[in-house]
Amino acid sequence: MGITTKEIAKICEVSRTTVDRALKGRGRINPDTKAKILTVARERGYRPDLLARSLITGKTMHIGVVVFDIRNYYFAEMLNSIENRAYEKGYYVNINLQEEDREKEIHIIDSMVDRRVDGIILCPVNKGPEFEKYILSLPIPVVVIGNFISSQIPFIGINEKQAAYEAVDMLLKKAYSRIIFVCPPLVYRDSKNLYSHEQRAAGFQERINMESTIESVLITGMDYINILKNELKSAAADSKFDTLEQPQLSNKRQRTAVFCSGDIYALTIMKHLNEWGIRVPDDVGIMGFDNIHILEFISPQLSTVSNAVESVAITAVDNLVDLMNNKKPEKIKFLEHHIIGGSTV
Amino acid sequence: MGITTKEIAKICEVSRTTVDRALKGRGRINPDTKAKILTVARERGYRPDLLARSLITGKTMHIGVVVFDIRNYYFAEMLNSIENRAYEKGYYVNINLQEEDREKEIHIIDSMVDRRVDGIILCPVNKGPEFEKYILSLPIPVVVIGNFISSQIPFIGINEKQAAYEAVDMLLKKAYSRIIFVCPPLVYRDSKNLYSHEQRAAGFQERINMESTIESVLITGMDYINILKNELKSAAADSKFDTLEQPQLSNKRQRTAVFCSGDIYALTIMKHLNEWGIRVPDDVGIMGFDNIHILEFISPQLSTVSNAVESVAITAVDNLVDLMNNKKPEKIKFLEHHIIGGSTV
DNA sequence: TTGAAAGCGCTAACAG
DNA sequence: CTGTTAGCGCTTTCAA
Repeated sequence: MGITTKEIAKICEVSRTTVDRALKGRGRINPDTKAKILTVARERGYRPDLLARSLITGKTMHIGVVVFDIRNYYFAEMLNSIENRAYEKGYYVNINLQEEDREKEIHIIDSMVDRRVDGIILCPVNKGPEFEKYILSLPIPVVVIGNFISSQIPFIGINEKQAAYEAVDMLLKKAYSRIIFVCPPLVYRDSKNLYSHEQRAAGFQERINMESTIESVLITGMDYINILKNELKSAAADSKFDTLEQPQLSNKRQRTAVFCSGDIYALTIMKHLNEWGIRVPDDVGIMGFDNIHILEFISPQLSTVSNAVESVAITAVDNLVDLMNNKKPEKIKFLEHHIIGGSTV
Repeated sequence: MGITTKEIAKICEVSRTTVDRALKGRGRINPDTKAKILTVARERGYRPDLLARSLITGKTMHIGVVVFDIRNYYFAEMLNSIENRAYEKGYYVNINLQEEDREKEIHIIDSMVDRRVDGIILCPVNKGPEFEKYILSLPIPVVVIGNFISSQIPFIGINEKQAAYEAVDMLLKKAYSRIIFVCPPLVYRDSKNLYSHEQRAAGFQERINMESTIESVLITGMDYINILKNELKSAAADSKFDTLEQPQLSNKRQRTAVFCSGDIYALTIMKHLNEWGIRVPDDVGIMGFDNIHILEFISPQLSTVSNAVESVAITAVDNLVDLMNNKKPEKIKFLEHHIIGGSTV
């Protein structure tokens, strides 16, 4: 491509070592030769070959990011913040999408190692002790976001279970008497890392179990829209009936809220509710999880749980850089979550 | 890190060339030695150092992607599709966000060249002959998306002007008699590459100019919401008046449509319209541009223009790979756009 | 203040 | 079928 230190050395009639010293500005060097070298370098547009440098230093200043896909707004925001932070710290990012494919995830990680990234930020689809062993065997540090693997591998996230618990608590305070929890098919929990959704489901369950009078439903599956439809039709009817006949009681009897393990579920459901003529929050309350940015365009304003994406991203980069420099940050870092009021419950 | 070919060679008591042959599976080699080498390689977990390989081959199999930011859904979708396509073709992607910062853009491109990416996909914020010269001087190919630079630099996109023209045409067919075009501050057109928005504005203008009875307004600025508010208040009043008093004429007189140079503008405006009590499309029509995925969650369904993000991404990768292999694709490639009906006009 | 030499891990041309 | 040699562009002792 361009000119090399070797050629500059030849032109200036000095050794490559001297050229290096001039370029780096360190070590003793005659000001005149230095000036000459720098002039030649500038004139000829010298640019260091970072590949060659990395081969020696053992550092590429690249971090790899592996996530599901970035049409998923949560990951788009995550990647955006990761890139910003990494850039600030002098690192570049390699992105690969594993698309919830376990094999592909391994292949990508291996290839990142081969490409000599200095560390990896991973939202894993794999799980279990074997995968844990695999990650621990890698020659570079990995920090995990989103889905937990093991306490041996640094994890950054929020306390999902606690957050879900609090969300349900809030719904109960709002006098909902029937709570439907919607999340992805947990039947795949053995073959996919569904940690975050499992935790949310657990938080929901834990809080629900404390109540004896609250009816609860767990919908977990591809067909959640249809299942929900059946669940809700009666509820809406009841609610409307109440409103007409016994307005005082309408807030007490059979008020249903749908709590979704992810804003996208909530939005999809809201769209259908709209089609079905079920009003939010009058007929049924709805609550999401993640607080993705697109909510700002949706009305009514979705009640949700803030997932601290940006802080997770920043902390992930910071902790990874620490690890790459042999500092040991905390293994598990829970960042603050917040319940976002909204107007759908 | 792991074991090297040199060490394998020593263990197997052969030369590194032989090890290479075994590993690559090419060239004549004794099946036994080959088997032995492969066994050792597997046992010791040999992995090639791609850095070292790249240093020799001159190819890193990486492509750089430079866009504004990926909280912008258009770019998130673009990057997603670029990564998918690149991965299919055996390339990896380096992502950098230039955040509409002209200096940063140059710095990023320079650094990508230093890092020896094989080519770059760029949505430029810079423009003009100097920048064109800079891009052409790079030792690697660049393909441009979104904002045009010059006919010398490969560009992939849709015919924005034509698409805007058709969109306005459609609005006119729907009997709108007043069309407001909203786009980002074109006052920055000298310091920023606003090509796509300028083209859309031009298409709008061209079609409008063909009509003598159509009123048109161009709103371009940060404060577009307030400006629009004033423009619309009267319109809504008129329209409502019509509906009440002269229903037959309501489709004819002063029907206003807001055509936005980007779906995000349209969504932001819709949100405000909602707050102002102005109904869409009854009181005012609204049309976006881009057809970003989040529209699927918005109701009413936004009328918009499909921007062919995925095909642009795919074509960009394909053309870049062609360029890297010294094939010369077309300099300018317009992909098909579509007007998406929706229910907001 | 400067330079020689060695080497990062791999590839490739050529010779045997 | 196998090995030798040279080198990618840079960094880093160590010696002068």
